Amino acid sequence: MVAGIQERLDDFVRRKGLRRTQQREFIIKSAFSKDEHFTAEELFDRVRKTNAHISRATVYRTLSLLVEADLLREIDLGDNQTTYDPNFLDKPSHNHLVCIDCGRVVEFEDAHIDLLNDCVTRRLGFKPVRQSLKIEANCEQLRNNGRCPNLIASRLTGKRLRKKR
Amino acid sequence: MVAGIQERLDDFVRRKGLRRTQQREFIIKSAFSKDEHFTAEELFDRVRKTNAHISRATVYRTLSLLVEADLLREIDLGDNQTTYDPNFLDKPSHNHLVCIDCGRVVEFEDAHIDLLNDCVTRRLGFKPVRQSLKIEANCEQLRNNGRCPNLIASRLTGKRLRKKR
DNA sequence: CTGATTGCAAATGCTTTGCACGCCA
DNA sequence: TGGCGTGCAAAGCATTTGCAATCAG
Repeated sequence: MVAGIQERLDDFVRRKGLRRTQQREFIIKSAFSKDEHFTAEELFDRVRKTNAHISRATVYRTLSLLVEADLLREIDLGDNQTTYDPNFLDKPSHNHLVCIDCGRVVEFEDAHIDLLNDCVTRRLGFKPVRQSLKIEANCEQLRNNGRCPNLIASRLTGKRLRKKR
Repeated sequence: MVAGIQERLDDFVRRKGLRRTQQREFIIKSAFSKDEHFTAEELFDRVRKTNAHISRATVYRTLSLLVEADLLREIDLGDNQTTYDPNFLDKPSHNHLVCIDCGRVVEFEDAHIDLLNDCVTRRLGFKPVRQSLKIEANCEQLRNNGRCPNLIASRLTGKRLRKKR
């Protein structure tokens, strides 16, 4: 679990007059136990595997809280459900590339992109708050070799392939 | 209506072995009658106002078709429903800025952004296909003057303010 | 104590689908 | 005529909500 989460959350909870509950603690631990993106349902499953007594509604409610506290970020991967990204604490301004061939999501940072977007935003008369860049792309290797290493990798790891419904 | 749509659509329809129907013609005319973004429900309403005999299902199905034909693009404005953008024919690679204060959506183009994203994508070993940048920002004028011209404008025009649900 | 939190099930809202009928090519 | 397209209502899915019971501070 990334250092500082508990503190930041306690802070948020105190400021908002909220309460520490076992359910919240547990859900938060699960959410930040890996650096993988997840949906509400996926987190619910993950939670259920080790703690059978947390309801789906509480998972949803806690996720909203974490987003509000800016510990978690909602991202849109184009599959008609909200995906949560726990990596913005480590990499505050990364972006996402989605491989059209296999659905694999690649995170990347680029200071130039940030800077440029910032300039464009100000030129338009706005103060930038948040930006999300999603790049959809084909894997070059699949194109050249007829095989997509990501696709193979995702088969091996059994990672869920994102798809439009 | 943007020139070339009918031709491109006819082409698509022919290639796919589909049919020209009154419903499709009508929905397409409605979709491209303004340069405003719209949701499926909004288009349905728009269509219903002038033609009472087109069903919601047909609107949804036709929208999918138009997206597949690359005449319409789906964009995510963060309000948990698909928004359709009819302006990609005119401006093939524009992006969106969403004003946090009033929900107003501003379209903008910037060749530098395109180029940079292209480079980044290739460096990662991918061939870029499509990119969507969404910038969320505050209106500087609201901050400085306590009044947001966009907010006022949107009140005047009665434009729907986008909001999280 | 007392209001925040939870669990459950029902409700919501957008979108898709099954099926019988109708219409384009 | 063959099947693609349509309309309708029902189904699906992710997500939210009302409410009574429970728990944290």
